[in-house]
Amino acid sequence: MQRPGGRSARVRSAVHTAVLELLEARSWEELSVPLVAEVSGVHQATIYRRWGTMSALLNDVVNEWSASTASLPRTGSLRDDLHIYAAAVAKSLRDGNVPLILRAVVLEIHPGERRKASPAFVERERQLQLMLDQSEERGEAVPTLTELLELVVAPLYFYALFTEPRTEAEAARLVDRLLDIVAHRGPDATAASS
Amino acid sequence: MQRPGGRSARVRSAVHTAVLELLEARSWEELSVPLVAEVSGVHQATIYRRWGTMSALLNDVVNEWSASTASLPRTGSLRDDLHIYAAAVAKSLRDGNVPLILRAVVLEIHPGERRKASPAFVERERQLQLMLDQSEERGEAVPTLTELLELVVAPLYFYALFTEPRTEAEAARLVDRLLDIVAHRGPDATAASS
DNA sequence: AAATTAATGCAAGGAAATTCGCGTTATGAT
DNA sequence: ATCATAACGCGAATTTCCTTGCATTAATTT
Repeated sequence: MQRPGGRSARVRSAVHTAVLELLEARSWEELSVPLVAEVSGVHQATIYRRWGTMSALLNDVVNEWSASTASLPRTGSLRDDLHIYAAAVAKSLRDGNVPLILRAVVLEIHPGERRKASPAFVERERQLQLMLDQSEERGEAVPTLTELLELVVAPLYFYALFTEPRTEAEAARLVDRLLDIVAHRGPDATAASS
Repeated sequence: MQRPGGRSARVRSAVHTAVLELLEARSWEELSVPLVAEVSGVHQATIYRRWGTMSALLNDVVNEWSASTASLPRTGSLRDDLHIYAAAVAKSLRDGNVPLILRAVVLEIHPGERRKASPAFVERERQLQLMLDQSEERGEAVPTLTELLELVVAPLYFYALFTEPRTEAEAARLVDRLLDIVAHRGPDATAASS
């Protein structure tokens, strides 16, 4: 795109909005370029020329969405930060984003290729690592990024995908267990009492 | 299907085989009923009549596949049982099944509807619960099914979906951590520490 | 503000997917 | 063995999806 301004931006926005709308309203099997064209008011040919396929369009939408996620909290207490973060994850998984994420992941899977983590995911991990590092500098007992992902994020995604999205309260429970484990392990850990 | 025998069974088998073949060989965007028809040697119209849509067909394939998973181990030691189970999960997630599962899950997600766990999943949970119950009768310190799912299964799926499938060794690590947590909590009591 | 040319809209044409009617096969019942 | 009919194969009709060439609009440059 050599002319990103004005009209092109409007078209892009209209199409993205239409896709998000349709993802919430209809089943994914009905999702098609002609439908998006109709809902967005943008001509089919334009969509085909700019995105090529529905897959590419979905990926574009997902990237836009995940880039716009709010930045992580900095309350000064790791426990609070994690509670806020976990609650945010749980909430987002309840709000129609799961199908989006899933589809993007599915679309990324090509037979021979080795899968790579999405850019948005890498960035999110970087932010989390930063949160942990800052906490450690404050002298708190800190879990590793791996532990955070395995004990908090993974269960939330797992539930959202295979059973039912969890509430913020459940997310809080996961965080508390993580911190319990960390506390048990640390011999002289400075307990993070608020 | 009022006549499941003979020819119908052969058709079903041929179609399933073709789908699995195509899932491994081509990207999912190329997957289509006409293609499956060509590869399987079964006529398009037959596939459309029996399954209706590609989604339904994929679901059928997944159900067949997950019903055929091996039963759980019974070594007499919970730790060994869990190690074997976790290794089996890790292995299956590395062998081209992930795309299958993913697709089926995605296809199951319809906007308004409340999602329900797949029959295969429910059955698997029942078996796991049984494993835990038997272990408890032997007087071992036992995690809950929820803990098992959250601390072992969820991370394995999470990694497989969003980054890279884990090795059996990693799976073993998850199991060990789970048992560590259980041991720390107390050997015999089913105390619920919130 | 005039010129240049991306980017879009439009409409037609081709390709693929899906459905339908009908004849044929072979399963399960008598 | 015979019968009734479920399930399939076949080809055509229909619908939907995708592409292409050309005209039009408007973003960017000078």
